[in-house]
Order: sequence, then C-alpha cells, then structure tokens
Amino acid sequence: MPFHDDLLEKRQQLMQLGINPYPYSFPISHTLTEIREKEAELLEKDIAIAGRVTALRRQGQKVFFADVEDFDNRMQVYLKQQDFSDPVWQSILLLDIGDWVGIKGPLFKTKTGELTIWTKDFSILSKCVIRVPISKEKGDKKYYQLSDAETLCRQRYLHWITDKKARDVMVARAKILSTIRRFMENKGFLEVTTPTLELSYGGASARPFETTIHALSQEKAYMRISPELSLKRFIVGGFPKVYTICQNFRNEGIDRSHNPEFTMMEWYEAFTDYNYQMEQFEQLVSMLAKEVTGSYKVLYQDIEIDFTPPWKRMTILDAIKEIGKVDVNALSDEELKKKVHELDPKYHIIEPFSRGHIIDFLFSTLCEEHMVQPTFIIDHPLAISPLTKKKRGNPELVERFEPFVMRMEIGNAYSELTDPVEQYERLKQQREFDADSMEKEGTVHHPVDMDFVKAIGMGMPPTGGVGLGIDRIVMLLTNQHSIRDVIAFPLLRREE
RNA sequence: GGGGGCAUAGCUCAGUGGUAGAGCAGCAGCCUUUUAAGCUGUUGGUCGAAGGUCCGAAUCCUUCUGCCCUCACCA
Repeated sequence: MPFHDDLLEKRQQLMQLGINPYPYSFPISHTLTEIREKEAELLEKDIAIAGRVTALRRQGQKVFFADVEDFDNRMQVYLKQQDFSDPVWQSILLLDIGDWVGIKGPLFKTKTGELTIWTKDFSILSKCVIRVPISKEKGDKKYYQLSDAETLCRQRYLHWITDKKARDVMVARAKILSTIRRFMENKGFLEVTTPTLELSYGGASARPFETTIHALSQEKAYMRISPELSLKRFIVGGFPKVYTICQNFRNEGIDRSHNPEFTMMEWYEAFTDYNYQMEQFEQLVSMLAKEVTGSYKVLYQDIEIDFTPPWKRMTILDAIKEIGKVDVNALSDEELKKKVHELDPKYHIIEPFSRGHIIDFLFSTLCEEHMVQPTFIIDHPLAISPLTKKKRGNPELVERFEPFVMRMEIGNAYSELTDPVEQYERLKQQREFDADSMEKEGTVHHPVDMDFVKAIGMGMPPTGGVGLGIDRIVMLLTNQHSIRDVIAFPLLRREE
C-alpha cells in the first residue's frame, strides 16, 4: 500500500473517537474569496467554510491556528480547546497538513489584523493517508515547493494541490473553450459530434492509432486523426455552419508542442472562402487573448505577442524569398535539388520530383523559426494540400492558410475542394505518392475514403474550413512552455 | 533514433574515492493571537536499478529505466 503508517494510525484513532473521517456532506455558506470580498459585512457573523489544511501553527496543546485553502483563496482559522468537547478536540489534535476540513464560526480579526475564522464547530471532511507536500510561503516567496517536473506531470492532482498557478492554467483553458463556444453560437454555428473511432482515417497526414473491433469480427479500426471528413459530410447534408471541439490522435513524436492526443477545434462555413475565414480566425483568436489575458498584447516567455487584427499575411513563396532568400520560381528543378542538398544533405528527395514538397521543406527549414508574431502563411503548393481548392489564377497553388505564432503552427484552413471528380483524383494521387515513399520509415499509406468521395459527389457547396489547435492557444495565452503543461494528463512512459 | 543533462529522506537540496547530511514535514515535549511561528529533543535513506574498477564507491566505468533540454522524424 502507498499509505503512510502514521496517517493510517490517525485515521483509526478518529474512527475510535466515533468520528467518520470521510463524511457525506458539509454545507458551506461562502467560498473564501466571497468572505474576503464581503469582509466588512461578515465580520462577527457565523460562516461555514471548507478547504484543505495547508499550514498548522500550534500554541501548546490548548490553542492553534491553521491555514485552510479552497479553490482560489486561503483563510486562517483559530481553534481553542475550551470551544470543543473532548473527543472533537482530540480529533483536532490529529489534524495534518493535507486534510480537508469544514469550519463553522464567527469571522474576526486577530490582534495582528489578519482575517480569521474562530472555529466553534469543527468537522474533518477527509483524512489524507498519504502525506501531501504543501509548500510554505511568505508573501510571494514559496519554500520547499514541489518542483520535480516528472511528479508534476504524473501526479497532476499533486501539481494542482501545491500550485495555484497550475490550477489557473486549467481555468484559462476552460475559459478559452467557453469563449469559443459563445463566439460560434453568436455566429449561428451548430456544435456537432464526430466519431473518435473510425474504420477509415483521413483529413490530415499522420500515422493513426490502430485497434480492432470485437463486435465487427475483429475489424481493423482507427482513432480519428482529424474530424475534417466527418464535418464535410455535415455540410453536404445541409448544415451550413458546423463546428466541433474534439480530441485528435496521431501516433507520432512527442515534444514540447506535440502530444499524441490533442484538442482541436474545426469549423466549416458554407458559401465562404479562405479570405473570409482568415478574418474570422484573427477575430476569434484575438478575442480569446483579450478574454483570457485582458489585452491583445500577450507576454509569452519574455516576448510580447500582438494579436491585434489584422495579422500579417505572406504567401509561402514570398516567405521563402524574403526570409529564406530563395526565389523558388527563379530556380529550375535541378537548381532546387542542389539547394535542398546544401541545406540538408540527408533530405530524401522523393520521385517523381515534387516542387510542392520542396517548397514545404524550404519553408519549415528557412522560415518557421522566424514566425514569431501572428502571421498567416498562405497559398501553399497543390501537392501537399489534397483537400483544397486550386488558387484562383494559379493552378499550382491552393487557397490555404496556416497561422503561425511563436514558431508554432496554430491552425490550418482552406477554401475546401468541392469538385468530387477532382477530389477523387487528388486523393488517389496522394495514395500513390504515399506508396512511392513507403520505403521511408514512418510514412503512412492514406486510404481513399470512398464514402467521403460519394458524399462530395452529391454536391458540397463552396465552403471555408478552419482548424485551430486548442492546446497551443492555451500555451500562448497562459505563458506555458510545454504542451504538457496545458494538458491535464499528458502521456508519459509507463513508470516501473 | 542521435547528442547533452538530471535521478540522494515525504518535500527542497548539500555531499567529487574514506563512518550518508541540513532545513521543512513527522514524532515527543515547552509555549492560550500565531502566520515560512519559535524553542528543546528525536525517528526516518538498498544514494533510480544491475554489473564492474578499487583495500574502500552516492562519488569513477559499463549497461538499463525514467524525466528534462536539443537535433532528427512528424507534408
């Protein structure tokens, strides 16, 4: 058992005193924050509060002070032997840091001026049997604060218990989600649910998690890598404005901006294109910044990010030309190959030669690290965008944008491809391309989802579609360095 | 997958070849308005795991495990 003997002993002692250390309820009259807000009106009045004990200051066997913390505040309570019957006082002496308690009594101020509750009625609400390493603090300084990164991730509850800032990240995350929902509802969008478990996968390029379905004769199945194909079926079905907020699962690398399971928001709006959606995107994200931080200008790791719309827009070719100093259009295939080889001798140039893939490589190698302030990179090559309409006036490009902030791609959007015949051809091309590069380790063979092609075949109106990476937005708006810090329970290797 | 770093008491950390330490927490006391409470005493560790070098290893070497950073992969 992981429990501590001395605390188990105290649990037993409480029971022997006739006290249930795990009672059923405790009605509170106020949260601690409410008490501080209504201090003047509540002084000398009886109140009932509950929280976790974070500090004990004993004055002999007859009186002591404790600090109690609830979700967002802390309050001192005062306990004196004369106020209690013998068994209750015995139970009070068994208190430990980490226990949950319920306190009833009048609010008063000590002679040092600290707001305190004079406990007249004491209840243990939960006896901990594992010691909780709560830090000590004076003013803003914290002492002995739990800081082992691994423990903070593996035992997130302990992170939350010991660090209010960790709880605040979750609050900000929830606020981002509710703000998004309000924004979308105001614009008349319908929130829909798409399947997590699918017999086919698509809508992105990624290696899926695989499983089998017993009820379907061990049929192979996959975890969703993107909700895109499902949402487009809604559009075909006659829902003009739909969105979803869901988990996507990609069986790929883990680092500070990638978790195998992450939260995505995607929306599709009929009769609009990517130009319109770029404005929607910057409007939504800047609003999130304002809601969460109070300003369009957000400090992230010592850099001020300015989310004020409109954001900078650059075509991917201009970015490579201006930032990377490579003018792709002025170079022949052979010259491009040479350039790529200079930049990365190990880069595997696939056959048949695809300028589109080279452009993508050049952007990520030469430009991505410079994408600090919010910037839309637009008009990507056709070859790397199989679900996107061709750019008006340039059939080698597509109408697509990827917003970058702090070197991270925080979204992806298109004027969605709606021509079913072209869609079928493009998906087949992608599959053939995959087959060609299968030898490269980790390459995924993307199936052609024929039911999706069938859906498009029945007529899909012009549509703008947008994806937004929720976890990365939370990182940016809460100044967290790693995606792990904004995901409550990130994936870690099994502990032995 | 490559390179670098870290792993010592419940927590925060010292300890670079010679008997495993401190503060906090815990335990036993003193203290009836304290607040990182204070004071006295005290329990607690296969030094991440396994192997090796050595008279002797927390410390040096090898392997393994986990975490962090970084590069690669991830259109």
